[in-house]
Amino acid sequence: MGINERKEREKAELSQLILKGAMEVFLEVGFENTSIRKIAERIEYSPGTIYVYFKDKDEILHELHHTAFDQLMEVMEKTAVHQEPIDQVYAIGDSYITFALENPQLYDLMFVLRAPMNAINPECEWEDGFRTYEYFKSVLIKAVEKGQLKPVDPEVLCVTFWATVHGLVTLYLRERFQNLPQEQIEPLMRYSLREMVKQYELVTSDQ
Amino acid sequence: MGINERKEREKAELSQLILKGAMEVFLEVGFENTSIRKIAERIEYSPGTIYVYFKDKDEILHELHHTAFDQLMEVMEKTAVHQEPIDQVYAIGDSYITFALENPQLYDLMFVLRAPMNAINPECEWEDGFRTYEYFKSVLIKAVEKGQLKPVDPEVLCVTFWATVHGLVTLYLRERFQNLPQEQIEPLMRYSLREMVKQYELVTSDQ
DNA sequence: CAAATTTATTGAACAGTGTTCAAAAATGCA
DNA sequence: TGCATTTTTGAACACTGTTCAATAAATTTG
Repeated sequence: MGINERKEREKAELSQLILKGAMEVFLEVGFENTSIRKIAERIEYSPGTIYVYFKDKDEILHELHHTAFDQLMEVMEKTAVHQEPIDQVYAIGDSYITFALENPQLYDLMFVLRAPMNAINPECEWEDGFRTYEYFKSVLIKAVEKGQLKPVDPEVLCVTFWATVHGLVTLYLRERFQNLPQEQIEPLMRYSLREMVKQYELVTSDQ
Repeated sequence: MGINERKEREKAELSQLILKGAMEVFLEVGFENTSIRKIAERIEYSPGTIYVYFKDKDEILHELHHTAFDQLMEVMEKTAVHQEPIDQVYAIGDSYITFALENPQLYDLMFVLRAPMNAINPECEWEDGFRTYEYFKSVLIKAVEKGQLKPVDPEVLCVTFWATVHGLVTLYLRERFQNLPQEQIEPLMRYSLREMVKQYELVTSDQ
């Protein structure tokens, strides 16, 4: 049944084409201006076709949110070049800020917008977020075990660090740092995060 | 010219009526489902009338965002009952979380949504945010002066604390804490924040 | 008081949105 | 080729923010 296989392949290809077009439109015009009709026009199909391959707009956004997590995960895993867990903690923080500032739309999709979360079954697993969260936590656990961070519950450490960096970048991306001089914001964010992590270090060898 | 005065009064009254209706609709159905037509229907006027009193939807949302800040400011100022600045710091953090959890829509309007910020002149003063920020900073300065917090730049302290609490509540409100057991999230947020502030205390007299 | 003028309100219209679904086109099989 | 199945279409529905000529109301003038 080679034909059925080809058909399945074609279905998958059109699925991917839709997502590719959706990502292009999304990155170009942002969440608020991304419409099904624009995506359809981009890939030269009718709006109706999209609904054969995806249940609704939220499902498409969820797929984009998924590939965004792949990108963030890749960036985070590159910090494994650092031998010491504590160094990796700082590197992850810095990479996270860089990723958010370089991919503001993707960041929104991953951590701010409600839409992509609507495509997740009721009360259940947010696998993409879980993956990155657990990776970061594993690094924190190693840092605690090595005596580089105070013996605080890793869950608490993880939530606290994540919340801080998330708070920093979202306040910035949503223009809530208007009281600060524009050019000072990014350095301040990075400094603020570093200093905060530093408070949790066990042996502080401040220069 | 009593008539002109009465007319101005009536204009102001209808302005307020629109905002009252807008706030009701907004709190009932949320940002995504608040439409000009629904607001008009609520106050029994035509959609067109609203545009005589407000430039666009963003301007209305900006007004709501303004009254939301009044509410938050009131809550924050109540923490002044604490004699010691450091106690007030903890109290403000706790009140902030409570306010966000009790008024998720208002919190969105103040710190997450782009819409209300669009009604602010280009690159200029976000007075509402500034007011609360400066108030919090003044408390932090006092705490530093009294030797209750480490001598860190108050601007850095302020941004860090604010980002952490903002990060905690937004991750929660946007359902990004799905990996944690629902009933543990709120206590964990409060604990996480307290522990974080504690790291910045000069004299730690743990439990 | 009546007419003219100014002010306030209306609601249809425009261009857009997500989504559905009967009809049309394309494809596969005999 | 003819028939059956699958795929694609695009008009239609009920919305959205916003505009603006037309209507209604209020005020001023004669």
